[in-house]
Amino acid sequence: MSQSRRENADQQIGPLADILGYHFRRAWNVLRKDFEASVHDLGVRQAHIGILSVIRANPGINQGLAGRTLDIQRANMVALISELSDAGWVARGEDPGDRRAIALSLTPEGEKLLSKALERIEVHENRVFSVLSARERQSLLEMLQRLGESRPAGAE
Amino acid sequence: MSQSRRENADQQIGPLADILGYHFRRAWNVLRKDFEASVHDLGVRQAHIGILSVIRANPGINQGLAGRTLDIQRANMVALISELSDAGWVARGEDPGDRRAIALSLTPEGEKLLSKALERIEVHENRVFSVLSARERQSLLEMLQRLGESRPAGAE
DNA sequence: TATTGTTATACTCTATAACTATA
DNA sequence: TATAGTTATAGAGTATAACAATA
Repeated sequence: MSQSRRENADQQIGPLADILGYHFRRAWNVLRKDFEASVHDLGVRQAHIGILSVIRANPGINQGLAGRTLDIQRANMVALISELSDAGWVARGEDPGDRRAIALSLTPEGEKLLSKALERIEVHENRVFSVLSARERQSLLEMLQRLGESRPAGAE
Repeated sequence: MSQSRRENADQQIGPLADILGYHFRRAWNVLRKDFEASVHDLGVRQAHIGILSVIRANPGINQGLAGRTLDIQRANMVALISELSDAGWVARGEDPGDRRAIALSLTPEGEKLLSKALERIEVHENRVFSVLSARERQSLLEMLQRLGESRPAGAE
C-alpha cells in the first residue's frame, strides 16, 4: 500500500503518494489558480465572492456574523469590506439594534458584479471538474461538506 | 438546485452552497490547520514534508527537479532547502554531471525526522478523515489525483 | 464582562522578474 | 540559447494580540 504508480515524469514521490493531504493541496492549487484566472479581470478575489454571496443571502447582516459564517477572522474582514465598499459593491449601513455593528448590503452594482462573477464561476467549475462524472462531483461535494464542517479534536 | 440546507448557524450562504470551490476551501482549511498543529513542534511545515519525501525517494535529486515534482517554484525552493539544511536534515552535495546543480540527500537526522513526522501525519489523517468511510477515502484520493494532475485550459 | 469593529503585525504558500554561472 | 540556482519582491489567505466604543 505504498509507492503507488505515478506518471509524474519519472520521479517518485515516496510516502507522499498515500497522503491524502498532499493530493488535496495539489488539487486545491489547480482549482484556486483557475478560479483566480477566471474572475481576475472583474477585480474580485476568492474571499470577496464569499462575502458578497452571504450579504446577498442575508441583507443587513453585520460584519462579524458574515465573517463567522465564512470562517474569516473579524480582523481580516475589515480590509475585505473596505475593498468591497471602495469598489462600490457593498454599502455600510447602521444596525438598528446595535450601534457598534455595521449592517452590510449590496449596491445595485454589487448585485450585477456578483451575478457576473457567478456566471464565470459556473464555467470555471465545469471546466475544472470535467475530469469527474456528475455522480463523482456530487459525492465530492458531500465529502467536502462533511470535512469542512468537522472540527477534528486531538492535535491542539 | 440552490439554497441547499445548511445547518451552519442560522445564516444562509446563498449561491455558495452549490460552489464546490467554496466547500473545497473550507475542507482544505480544516485539513491544513490540523496538519500544522500535528507536526508544528517538530519544526516542519507542509512544504518541508513534501521535499523530504521526494529526496528520500530520489537520493541525489537536484533542487529544480524536486521542485517541479512537487509543483514548487524554483525560487521558492531556495529558502525551503536552506531551512532544511540549517536544521541538519538535508545535505547539499555536488552533482557529478552538472556543476550548476545541487544534489540533495537526507542526513540520518533527516531520515529520523521524516519518519517521526510521517507517523504524526498518519494519526492526523486518520483523525481528519474519520468522517469518511474507507471507501470514500479511497474515492476521494482518486478524485484528488485526477484533479491535481489536470491542467484545465480556457481561463488563462 | 463580553462583543463589534479596528489596527498592527506575522506566517505560509504562491508567483514573477532579473541576475550568475554554468551547459 | 537554455537551464540551475539565486535574490528580491509581491499577492493572497490565515492568525493573534490589543485597543476604543458599545452592549
